[in-house]
Amino acid sequence: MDATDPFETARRLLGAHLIGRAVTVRLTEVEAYAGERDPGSHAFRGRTARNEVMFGPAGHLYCYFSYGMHTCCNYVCGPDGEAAAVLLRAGEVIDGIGLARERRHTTVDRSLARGPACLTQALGIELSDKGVDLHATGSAVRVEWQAALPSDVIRTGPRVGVSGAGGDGDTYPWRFWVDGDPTVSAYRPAKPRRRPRT
DNA sequence: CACTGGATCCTT
DNA sequence: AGGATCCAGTGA
Repeated sequence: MDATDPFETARRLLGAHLIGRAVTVRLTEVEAYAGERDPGSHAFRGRTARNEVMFGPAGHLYCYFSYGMHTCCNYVCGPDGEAAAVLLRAGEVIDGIGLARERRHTTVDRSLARGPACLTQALGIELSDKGVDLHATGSAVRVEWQAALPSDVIRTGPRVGVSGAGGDGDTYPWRFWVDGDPTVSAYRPAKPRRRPRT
């Protein structure tokens, strides 16, 4: 499909299948990142070695390492040359659940892929998977589109953990999730950069 | 080169 | 509320 617009792509990714290393999830929560004009995006300050994949063609995987221990991943959107992407935040494990439990060291099934770093770990995705083509048959990580979800089951809200440059917090409703789904991650407000003086 | 902060998660 | 823990961006 045409993955030019990160917002439309985010909606289409809900319900789609993300296939990792012997584990598959049905995506239930994502966030859109608009690229160089978006203060919350890794591409806000332009092209670098790390975010180069975001500037490439749509349908590739952008992953990054965070907080010393976590890897998260994104679906890169187009057009080629623009750094839009969709952060894959949560999903329901629909295949390989035993392996997912081992990787996550938990038996709470709703939490196996609840949160972007958990999702990545459950699927066995590594930082070195950055750049793989998510629609090529031989790739270690793939996306299979499903029927678009009706708009009335898609809810939107502010993004998690993103502190916008224009002030305190991110006010754009660029987070999308499946209404009522137990695998959607808990909302946490962005941490302020500096401790606010009370 | 050194310094700093992060699209998080888990435990207290 | 805080700690784990390392990569990448920034500035000298």
